[in-house]
Amino acid sequence: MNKRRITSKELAKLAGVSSATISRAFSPDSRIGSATRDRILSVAREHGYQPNAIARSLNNQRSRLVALVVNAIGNPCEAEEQQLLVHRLQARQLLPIILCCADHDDRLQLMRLASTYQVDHVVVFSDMVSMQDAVDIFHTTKPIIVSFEPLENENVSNIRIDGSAAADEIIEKIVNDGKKRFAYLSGTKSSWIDKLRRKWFADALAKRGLAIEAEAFGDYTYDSGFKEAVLLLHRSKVDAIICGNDVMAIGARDAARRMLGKNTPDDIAIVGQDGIAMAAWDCNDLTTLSLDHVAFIDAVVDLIERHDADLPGPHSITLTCNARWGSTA
Amino acid sequence: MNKRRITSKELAKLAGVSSATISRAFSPDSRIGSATRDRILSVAREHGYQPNAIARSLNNQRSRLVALVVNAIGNPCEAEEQQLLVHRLQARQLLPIILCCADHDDRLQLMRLASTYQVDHVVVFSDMVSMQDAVDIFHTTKPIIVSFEPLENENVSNIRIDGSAAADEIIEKIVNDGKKRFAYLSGTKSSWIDKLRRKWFADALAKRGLAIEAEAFGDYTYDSGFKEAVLLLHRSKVDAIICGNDVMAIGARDAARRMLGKNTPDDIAIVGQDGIAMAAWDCNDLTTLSLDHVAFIDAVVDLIERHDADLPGPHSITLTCNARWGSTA
DNA sequence: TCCGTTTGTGTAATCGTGTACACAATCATG
DNA sequence: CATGATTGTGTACACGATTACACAAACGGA
Repeated sequence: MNKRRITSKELAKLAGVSSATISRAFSPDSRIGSATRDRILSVAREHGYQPNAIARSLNNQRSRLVALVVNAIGNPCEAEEQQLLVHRLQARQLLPIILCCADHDDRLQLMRLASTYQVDHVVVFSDMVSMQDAVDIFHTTKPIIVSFEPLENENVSNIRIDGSAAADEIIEKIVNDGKKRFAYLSGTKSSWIDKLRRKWFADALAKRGLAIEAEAFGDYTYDSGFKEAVLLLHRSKVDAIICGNDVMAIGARDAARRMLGKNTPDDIAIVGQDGIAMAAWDCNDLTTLSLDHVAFIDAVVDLIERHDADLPGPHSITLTCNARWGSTA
Repeated sequence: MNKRRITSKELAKLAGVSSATISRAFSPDSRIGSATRDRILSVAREHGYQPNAIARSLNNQRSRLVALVVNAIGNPCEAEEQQLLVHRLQARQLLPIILCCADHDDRLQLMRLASTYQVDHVVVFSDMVSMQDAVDIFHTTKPIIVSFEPLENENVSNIRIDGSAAADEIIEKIVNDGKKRFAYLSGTKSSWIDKLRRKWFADALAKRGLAIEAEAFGDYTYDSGFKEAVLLLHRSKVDAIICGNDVMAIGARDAARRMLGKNTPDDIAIVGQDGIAMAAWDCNDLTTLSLDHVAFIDAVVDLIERHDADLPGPHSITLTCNARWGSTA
């Protein structure tokens, strides 16, 4: 109970070998007699010995830690991907360290802290940190950086997301349904990914001689979707709202119904983005521009593995989004 | 670009001092000349030097890592608490390592892996690992273990949750509304916390000469709530369903409405548990037995700090739940 | 002026592994 | 049987920081 963790040298004494042999017993491809190994492993089990990963990391120059830079854990718009990625990392004996940007005032300091732990990889989901900052902070330890935002840098691999075709499909349908006046409800004021998403829809509208008439900015939460939709619908007569993510879309839908008595899809069309599981729930049944989460995380893991294998140069993968049809548009 | 991280000895040479002095420059309460410190810090900034946390941890016997054992990241029933805790840990310069149990086949092996990283603390949110296993795996490194489940062990502090009064209030109201036949939809087949929650409601029913008539088991997800509610309502004539968490309650509500045309609260009463933000959304408006997340995480952080201060003995904190009234019961 | 205290710095050991190197023992081969 | 390859193990150092100890310089009080 509460005893100090046993060290390799102590175990060596117990097993009547040198500490080097202990180490070899735990390294799969070492020159060691199988009898010795079995004996050591059994003594180790008996005393609860496990090699100290901190010491091993120091020696190896390989921590097996991965930093995940995210906006928040709670928000479903990222959570499903986080869950998937964590699962895949764990299966590879990599441990994720979560860096939560949303309510941390000094995100750079947070990233610097993580970088002192010599993480092997960094995955940036968050659009609250600039990619350049991430590179500046982590480049000294040479991790891979996986991110949405393309950046010309030999250490940064990225995953491009293309939703233009799906946005076009969605706009096509809404326009065919007779809607003409579109609003865009952004998730953030200045993020790169948000601007990109907005452009997909703006382009699809422009193709049909239409434009985004009204605009609002939330923060990816239900409450902000609700509040901004109310303001939006009071100050302009739009009949379609494209939202920066699904959660805000649900908020906007509720606001339209509750505060203005407008129902989807007849009075107003509402579109989300992300394609989270909740969007498909019976009570929501959202039309949304959706990204295949599994494919996305496959891509991230793929990049990580390429980097682990020391393949040179940054890599880039492009994924395309699909429309998911619900009853809100 | 891509250059190796500079080491304390190298920086020492650049600054014309010994590596010990470098270390002192980065330790707030060291005997060091302020001129020397300033010079070192400036040279350090110039070369991007930061002390290596892995090496420091090895020396210190203190990693500043905290293992969070959770079921899943995505599921909102835990996500809000996780988010809060991560935020609080980061503010204390502690880094969270997430261990996700839900879809990992060998949870014990996962915990053993984390324990080799010499984490300072362990917080067990998950009800998928037995507390005894957690203690066995982590006791050698003497971390605090914070958990729901009380366990007689000098290393385990826990947080007791008492929802009996709130459950009583909720049952009172439902019974007053004329409902008589109750079902309980569990989140898991065998978890400690689930049995406790069930008991709160069972006791409140027993007090009024009633009992749980029908029972089903899901897995804390919307889909399982939906599916199990359908089966439940087909095989028994209950007019109230108490659910193991809010997400399943939303699923059950949707199932009742969509598959059987039964609406809340007139045809059927539905109650959730957790009090997640989504439960209060306009489209859900769930009646739920809710726990104050902030108070809960305050308690966790409190326990962690007591342990950091090396206060002896395990600690125990009890929190009580409240009823949150919505339109589903 | 002299001695005790404080201040600032360097030296060397330590934390717990992994591994290059050395060396003895065993084995294969002619 | 001689020789070279292979196998198994120990010794010693490296990884990059922290820190106990030693010591010189500066300082203060009598």
